[in-house]
Amino acid sequence: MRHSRYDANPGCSVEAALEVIGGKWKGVLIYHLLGDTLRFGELSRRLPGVTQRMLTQQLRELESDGVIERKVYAQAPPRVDYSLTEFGRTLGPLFLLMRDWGDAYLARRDIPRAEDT
Amino acid sequence: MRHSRYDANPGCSVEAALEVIGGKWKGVLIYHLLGDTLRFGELSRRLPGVTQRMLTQQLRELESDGVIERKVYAQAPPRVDYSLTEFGRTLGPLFLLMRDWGDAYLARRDIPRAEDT
DNA sequence: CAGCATCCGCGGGGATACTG
DNA sequence: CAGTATCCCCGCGGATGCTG
Repeated sequence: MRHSRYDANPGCSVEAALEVIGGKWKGVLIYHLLGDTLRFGELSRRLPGVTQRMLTQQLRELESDGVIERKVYAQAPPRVDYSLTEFGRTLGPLFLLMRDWGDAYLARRDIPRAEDT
Repeated sequence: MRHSRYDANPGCSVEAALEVIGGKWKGVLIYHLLGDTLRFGELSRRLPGVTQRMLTQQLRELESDGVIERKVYAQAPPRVDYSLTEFGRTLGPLFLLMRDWGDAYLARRDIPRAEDT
């Protein structure tokens, strides 16, 4: 038997999930990796504003959480590919919901609706 | 036309969502309010470790984001009820997924599986 | 290219005390 | 009870410089 509703112990699982995906850049990072395997440089280009330091750190944390995979190619010009693990891909549905909800949220903000309080 | 997959602009919506629910105590807070309308005191009792300062702050932010509602009763012993707004309730499905994923994540951690890398 | 090391500022957030 | 106000610490994270 699992839990049927919003019962049981607080939101421990929820906290755990947020701890994994709630990092400063992790959301966007995972979101991008849901679409593609990407190199370090490509990621930093897609996240204008993130410093290398932060990017590395967040990637490492996601890696140790089993969400992403780090593949290093022993080449002259170094190359590192980042991709989601099988487990990481299970975040897909969650992120689709998050995106949709975020959309709705942003829409609400932009149209402050004068009618309802 | 909306977006069909993980295309379009980064994860702007995802970021927006995480900004709303990603606060230090917001996840648990919302999770608890999904089940019940709760008073300030009850919330602080359910979140051992949170300070009044933080609790108030997080609640206020969620309120201004339109996620929760704050109802003040003009009574001798002050009483304030917190509940999710209609919009806040749309977070329900998202949180169920988060809880399930968090569960899976925690299970993975506890059973480090020696077989796969 | 893909990092790691170091330095450092600032603000998130804890502890405590006070109030309507 | 449900907060606000104040003080203060520490660690997140930016900036910069160096390396395999």
